[in-house]
Amino acid sequence: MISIPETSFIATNFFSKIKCEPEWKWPRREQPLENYDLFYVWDGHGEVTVNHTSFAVEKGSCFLFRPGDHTSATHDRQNPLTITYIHFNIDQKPDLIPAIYRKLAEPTTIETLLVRYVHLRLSPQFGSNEEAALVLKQIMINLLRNDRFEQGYQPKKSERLQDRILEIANLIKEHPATWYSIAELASRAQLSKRYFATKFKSYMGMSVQEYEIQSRIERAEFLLHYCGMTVSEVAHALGYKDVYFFSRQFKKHYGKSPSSIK
DNA sequence: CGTCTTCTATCTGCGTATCT
DNA sequence: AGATACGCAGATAGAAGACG
Repeated sequence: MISIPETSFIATNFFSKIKCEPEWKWPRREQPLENYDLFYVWDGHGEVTVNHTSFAVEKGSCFLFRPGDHTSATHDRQNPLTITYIHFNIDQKPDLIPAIYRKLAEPTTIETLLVRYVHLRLSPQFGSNEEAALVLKQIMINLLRNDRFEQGYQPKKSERLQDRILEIANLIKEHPATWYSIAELASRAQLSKRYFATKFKSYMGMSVQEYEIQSRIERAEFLLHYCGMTVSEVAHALGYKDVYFFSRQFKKHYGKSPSSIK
């Protein structure tokens, strides 16, 4: 469901958050489900059966029933279930589908999204249907991510390394006025200086130093062009101790002197 | 593939001078 | 006054190669 656009998620009018009555039960029907049904347990205890497999459910239990599934449920009258259910369709065949069941150890994100979905559908306003579809897709992505984690998915070592490098690259972009040394960045990435520098270049296509300078020059151009700052002010703002050094670096990377930027 | 060491080229900051 | 230019010494990052 990751690659399916949110516009392919088709809402139905069957959605709600409810506290089930003590007498509530969900008997097995002859006809299987006609659409997808997201079923989340907020509170209470009960038992849900899907295609002859039963699950004891409590807070955090989360199902994604699919078209064709046979479902039934009961609950403890003394401790009735509070659930959210959302029926929906998808107008194309999904690639990855979340598992039918998982018990969420950290349900906060899903709970927030469920509340948001129901709120959007109950009080229509500008863009609420579009946002609800986005929220529904977000829920599916979170379920898929949770499923991968539960399956013991470990990113490959090289993926983890690339993540670390990208994090450092973001750090540099976000703080163009900070002059990070390779040693500091390598330490943040938990790599040796040399190895970090090598890997940074292989992933980013330029050396750490080049990347830092480029980030600074890009920011300098913005400050000169849009903020009306003088060359000295910009040099100072970006941490240069020598205005000429800034000017020299700017000209080298940008092709024009900073004073020519208006 | 991940890591380190050594050598060397490049970068950086400072002082000083010139130009607009 | 602010921007640009140059030379120099010390600091730093990169390339190559080696190791497990």
